[in-house]
Amino acid sequence: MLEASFIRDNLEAVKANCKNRLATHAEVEKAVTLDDMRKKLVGDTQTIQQRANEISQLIPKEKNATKKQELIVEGKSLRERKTTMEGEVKRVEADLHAALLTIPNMTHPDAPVGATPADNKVVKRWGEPRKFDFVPKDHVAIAEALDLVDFEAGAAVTGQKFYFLKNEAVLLELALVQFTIHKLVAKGFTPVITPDLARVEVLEGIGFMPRDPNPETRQVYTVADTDLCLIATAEITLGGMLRDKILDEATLPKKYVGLSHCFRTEAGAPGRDTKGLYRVHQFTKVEMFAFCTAEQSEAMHLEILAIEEEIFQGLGLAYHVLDTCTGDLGGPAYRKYDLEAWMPCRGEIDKTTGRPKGEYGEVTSTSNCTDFQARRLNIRYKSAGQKGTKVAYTLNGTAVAVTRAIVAILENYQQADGSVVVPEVLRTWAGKEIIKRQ
RNA sequence: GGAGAGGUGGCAGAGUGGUUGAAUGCGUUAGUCUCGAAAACUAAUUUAGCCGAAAGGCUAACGAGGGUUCGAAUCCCUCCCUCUCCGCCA
Repeated sequence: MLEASFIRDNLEAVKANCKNRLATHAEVEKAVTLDDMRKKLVGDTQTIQQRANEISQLIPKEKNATKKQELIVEGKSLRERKTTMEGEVKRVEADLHAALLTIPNMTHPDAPVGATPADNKVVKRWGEPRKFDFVPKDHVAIAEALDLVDFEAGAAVTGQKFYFLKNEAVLLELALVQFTIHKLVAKGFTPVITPDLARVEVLEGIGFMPRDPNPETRQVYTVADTDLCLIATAEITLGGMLRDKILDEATLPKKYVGLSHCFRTEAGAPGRDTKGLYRVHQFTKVEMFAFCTAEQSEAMHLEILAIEEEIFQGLGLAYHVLDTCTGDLGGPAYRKYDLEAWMPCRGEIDKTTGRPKGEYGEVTSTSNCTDFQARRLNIRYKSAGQKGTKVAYTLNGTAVAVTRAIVAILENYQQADGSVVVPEVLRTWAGKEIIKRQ
């Protein structure tokens, strides 16, 4: 959330930014108008309060009974006016709040301006897409042949796009979790296992819209008869973890690595990636999250990106890094880098060879959200010897989204005989070098 | 889930209707003293909003939200949380 006063002072820049970000429903003008109303009302209310305070101090000193009665009557009428006005203030504040939620964060000046994923800029490539001397199978076929995933049971028990992991897929998940968490702990991140549910206000603070009245576009599952949602990422719970806290600047940056399940309705993506593990309603994810100062945030962002790269280099998976364009940033991100790993069987089939062309598919994403999330969550920091507090900066990044990593591993590490080699870094944790069936 | 106790500033802990944003102690910071330090002494020490160039002023906040009252940390109601005991459970 941006501050109303910031919007007022930077009106044109905010409007231009909303346009770049395709935030067509952003209520920029309305927010400023409502903030003006709020200021006026608050000022008036305070003037009344001031007079009421004076009177209540005069009353016990007043000896004359008639005059005393007059003061009491005046105090009473002031209270009534104040109550009315406070009601108005509340209404205006609620409207202002709603308007502010529609306005996205500002954008890093170097982020590419553009409307579609095609405008994302490739800033780095690592590794070569693997060339196969046989026709590679996609991860669904591999998983089926090796009895690694049961989609049918997932559909029967829960619904479409749910699944059971089985056999070595389970070991792979646990290995990926171990590998990444141990790496992050070694880098000074505090490991956390978070709740898989969170309150609506926390979701909103992070930038989700759990109150979206339209179930066709709502991104998260809500739990009936409560104000809880299933989290779409541990970013929600990790960010919420320090809400309403005032941090000591000397302790920043605070770095956490969180493990959670993620639940996504995938509204707005109907029919896309219907097969397999690529787009599912539930998956396990290891997430990095950092709280820091404004000055530290860009370096922190690059640090998180470097760790994501290190993880995928460790897994031996070719990837490229995208600098996400304005239209694709979403609400809270000031700048966002995505890692897309090479998935040999993603995308179309080549008509002439009959082989899949392969595509890069998103496996991680890291965002610098500046103070956009922390302002709503009321997370601030204080420096020694300085008066007042500043709003903290928050950053997040995927260490590993397990299902997508499994897709990439199965497709990239498959062999002609149908077996799959376990990436070396995972072997200790998975307890195997190869996945095969007799 | 049931019974009881409780939630006040960085911490401890007073305060039960009227200049109490809040005693006192500890802590922290600055100053005095000292060659330096300790001790002692002096002073400062919450956050947010609004106004102001600034100095500063005003308003709000004693778990949260309502209510009573001219006036609430203090009285009433609802909710939340913590602790102890019991129940249930992994």
